[in-house]
Amino acid sequence: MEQVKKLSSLFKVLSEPNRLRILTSLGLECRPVSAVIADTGLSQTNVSFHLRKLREMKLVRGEKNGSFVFYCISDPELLELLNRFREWGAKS
Amino acid sequence: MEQVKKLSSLFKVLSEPNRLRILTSLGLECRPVSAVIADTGLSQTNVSFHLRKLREMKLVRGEKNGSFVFYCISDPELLELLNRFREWGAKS
DNA sequence: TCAGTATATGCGTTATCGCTCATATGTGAG
DNA sequence: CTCACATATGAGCGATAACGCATATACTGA
Repeated sequence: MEQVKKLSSLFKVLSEPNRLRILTSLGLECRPVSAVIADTGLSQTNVSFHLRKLREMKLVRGEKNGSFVFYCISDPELLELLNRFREWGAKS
Repeated sequence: MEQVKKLSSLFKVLSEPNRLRILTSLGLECRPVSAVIADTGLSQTNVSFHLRKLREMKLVRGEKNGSFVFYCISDPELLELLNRFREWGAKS
């Protein structure tokens, strides 16, 4: 029961196109918010909004560096799982 | 771009707790809607509603047998992917 | 044909979500 | 301290999603 809820909220966070773009924009590196904004073309407010969701679900973490905040994907295995799903969705 | 949209809508369908319950209720077998209703405790209307979403995303398929409709998960690999995610979400 | 069972669908309501606007907080430069 | 830049947050709006209710369709058996 509680497993289901956790899994569903994980999928919910991943179900947003812009959040997926943000995740792939980060990739394996740690990048400042401004880089993600430039990459995705989304508004600053919007990127910040989505990064919060990703942070709350612990999919990314933010590290302060001067006036910048560098965000990175918490666990690289997430990218692998995303690829698995992408490949699976592509077939048929 | 289009990849992202497809992936996100796949996750969107999976982001509903009741739909996850329905999927795990089906498992590897083909079961009539009434069995899923009994299993999940959801209303008939609600189960039908969710099964439609799963059908539209081609995650399940329904086969008529008399006055029953047996639903099955289209590709067993989906269950495997779900387990991968569940295990991944459990750690940490 | 009629009654009963199994499933699907349209409508209306409520809740949730993504987004933006305005504003706040924090940091480095001068 | 003040200004500019980088990021975060709260309020409000419009779109979308889930759910229940009522009803429709489809099949079965008497």
